Amino acid sequence: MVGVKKTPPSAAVEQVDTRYLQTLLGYNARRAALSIIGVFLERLAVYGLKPVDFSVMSVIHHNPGVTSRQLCASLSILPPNLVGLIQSLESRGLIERKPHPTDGRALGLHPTAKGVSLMQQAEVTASELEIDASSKLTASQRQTLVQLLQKIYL
Amino acid sequence: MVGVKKTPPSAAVEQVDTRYLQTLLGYNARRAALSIIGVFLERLAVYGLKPVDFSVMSVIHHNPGVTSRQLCASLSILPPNLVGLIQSLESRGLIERKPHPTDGRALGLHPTAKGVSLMQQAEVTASELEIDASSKLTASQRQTLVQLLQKIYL
DNA sequence: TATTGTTATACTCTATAACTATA
DNA sequence: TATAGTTATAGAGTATAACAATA
Repeated sequence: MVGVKKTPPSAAVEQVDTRYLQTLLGYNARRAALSIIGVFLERLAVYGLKPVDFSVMSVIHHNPGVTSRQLCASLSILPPNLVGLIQSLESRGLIERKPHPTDGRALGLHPTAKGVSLMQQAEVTASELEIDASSKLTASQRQTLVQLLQKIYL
Repeated sequence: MVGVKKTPPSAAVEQVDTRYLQTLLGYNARRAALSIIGVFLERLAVYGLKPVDFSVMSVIHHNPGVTSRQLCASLSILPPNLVGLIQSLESRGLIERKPHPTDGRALGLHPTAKGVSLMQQAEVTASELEIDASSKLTASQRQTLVQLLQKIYL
């Protein structure tokens, strides 16, 4: 067995080997998401928006009159957890709730002028930040990545 | 303005438009990660392993003698949050803590025979599950996806 | 003086049950 | 009977400060 290093029972680990985990899609997707979200938190703090707030505001921005139910379904948020978010956005004057035209139980969520203005800026910032957070990727690779990710969850 | 539908102020939203969010890498990465993790939770429940437990056990499995500090650094876990995980795995007889060969402050984490056996099976299950959770992707696309994701966080 | 592992603790996120008003 | 919005609450995940033992 010439040339074979015998590892003592309690040898110290010099460099941690994470090669197996790195073969897993879930692991890589989670790490990449957390990496981007970290940059997102920094850059969107000026707007007072965390990722969830941003997602909610973005859907309302592009779908004025959307209901809480629809929001929950499209963003996978549980109804009880949306209540506080909506109340917060409303008290900040970014959205307002109006009676639903056909369903008396529901309320339509509408962005205010202030909300629209904020989101126009926030969405530009978000799109820019994503490029910075994935600066090792070409535009083409970024597009490929988005398409492949959507094949998983859509 | 013939042919132009005027939308009433409070019209109901029929289908929620999430096309803007779908252009964002962070949004897609998070949704895809959560989708895979959902399948992970189901399939690895038989081993009593959640994603974090699995990651920790996998690193210990492939790096016998690794310290808590090294684990925290490689998996982005904060030291106080690792303590409970380690204690749980130890009390289940999956790992054991031995004195570190050179650093008296540290403890080396080692998988037991039971832990090795469990992880050999769990890693096979995890690798299989990932393919099922991304069944719309070819093997080649899956490989591309992993490579692109790693360019973001590594 | 710095680091490892740890405790205590707070904050956030996510999940479940149950209620009301309306469909 | 089912659904929209809500309340209360429990559980899981993540965060900071501070301490004892060792480097």
